[in-house]
Amino acid sequence: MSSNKTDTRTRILDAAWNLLESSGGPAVRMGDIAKAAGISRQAVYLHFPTRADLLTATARHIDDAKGVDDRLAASRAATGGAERLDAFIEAWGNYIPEIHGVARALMAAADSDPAAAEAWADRMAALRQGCEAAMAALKKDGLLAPGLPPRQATDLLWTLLSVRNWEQLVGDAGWPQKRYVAAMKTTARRSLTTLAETPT
Amino acid sequence: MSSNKTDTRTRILDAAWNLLESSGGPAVRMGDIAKAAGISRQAVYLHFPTRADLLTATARHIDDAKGVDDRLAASRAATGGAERLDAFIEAWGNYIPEIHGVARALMAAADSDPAAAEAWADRMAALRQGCEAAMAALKKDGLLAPGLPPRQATDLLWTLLSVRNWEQLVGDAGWPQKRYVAAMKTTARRSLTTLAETPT
DNA sequence: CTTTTACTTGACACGGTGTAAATTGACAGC
DNA sequence: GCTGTCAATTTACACCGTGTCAAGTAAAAG
Repeated sequence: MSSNKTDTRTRILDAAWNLLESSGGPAVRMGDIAKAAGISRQAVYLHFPTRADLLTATARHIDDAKGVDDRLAASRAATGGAERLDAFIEAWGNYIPEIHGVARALMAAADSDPAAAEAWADRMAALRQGCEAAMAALKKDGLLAPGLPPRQATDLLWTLLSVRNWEQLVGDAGWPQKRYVAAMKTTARRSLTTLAETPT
Repeated sequence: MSSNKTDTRTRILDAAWNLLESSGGPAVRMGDIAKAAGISRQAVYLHFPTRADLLTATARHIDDAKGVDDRLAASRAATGGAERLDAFIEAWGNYIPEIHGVARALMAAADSDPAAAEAWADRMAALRQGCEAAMAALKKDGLLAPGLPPRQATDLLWTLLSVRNWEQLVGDAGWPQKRYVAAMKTTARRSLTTLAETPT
């Protein structure tokens, strides 16, 4: 009974995921997703009342499938502040490309849809918390750059690691993913900490 | 003859400017601009064939009124690479809030409209050129961070100074404009150069 | 007085989201 | 086997914003 309903629901989410991953952005319409899932456009509205709902549910669906929590747990487990910063940047930086399709759609929808805006803001708030924790660990070790309040350091790291910046460097500037992660580590260290260079 | 036409055209541009400045984004419809300019919605289409055209014309209109060229000339006039970097960040960083309303609308339109996307890409390309010149001056003075190719330094600065980052820091994080400019200067110095700190 | 220019009015096609009403299909009771 | 019920689904439609088209108006230019 509920297995059948969940099946359809999951099929919709998978279809949305696929489409957003390939031809991302607002180009993906509700009808496209429906067709990809093998149902009618209206059937989608039975499971997700609005487009924003579908997008946020898809984001959560990907989170589950990809196991973000596990990855971030690894960064939290790091002992020192410096290692923790590196691990956090690595975990998040390598997660971005996997959610990028949905992220793009959600950001675009946020421009006109308050519900989508809030959903995206929630996710960004979660990222900010991770940044905050990393900065707190850094401060505890006395590695935070002098004259830089933890709050501002958090804001800077949070901005540095934004999806938009990833898009610009990896997308527009054509950077390979590896260089992106390395550059983010180096930039964060240089601009936020007293540490000299990124170790191998 | 042409003065009358130009008058109306300018009135449209001013109306668009005002509306975008206050209630920015895609919330501003063609009809709103027309009403604000005191003409019918169709008359707008007589001067600007599409919404994207109107937006880019508005951006240019603001450029003229605010005198971007003059400001950037000041940064180009700086003698040393370090001063030039500071001057460039200051000029651009303080220009962002003045174009932000239109920038927002243009970025939002770019998601669905290729013409708007190209218009915005052009403006970002101009910014990138400024970054490139600043990095070239820095390299000439031997102040570029070791192991950082000028091309990558340009990409990083270009990303750092993006409008999105300004939005996130000044808008979402609530930073005052002054702190934003100061932080961008410091971050650029720390992450891209061998210079120690920002002088007063 | 006629033509041209700048604008108005009003209607409409299109592409997308979201809603409402009709239809199908499976399963239950008798 | 017939019918009632209930959920899943489809068909048809309303809405909103952009852009198009046709016809009309008022005033300036010739």
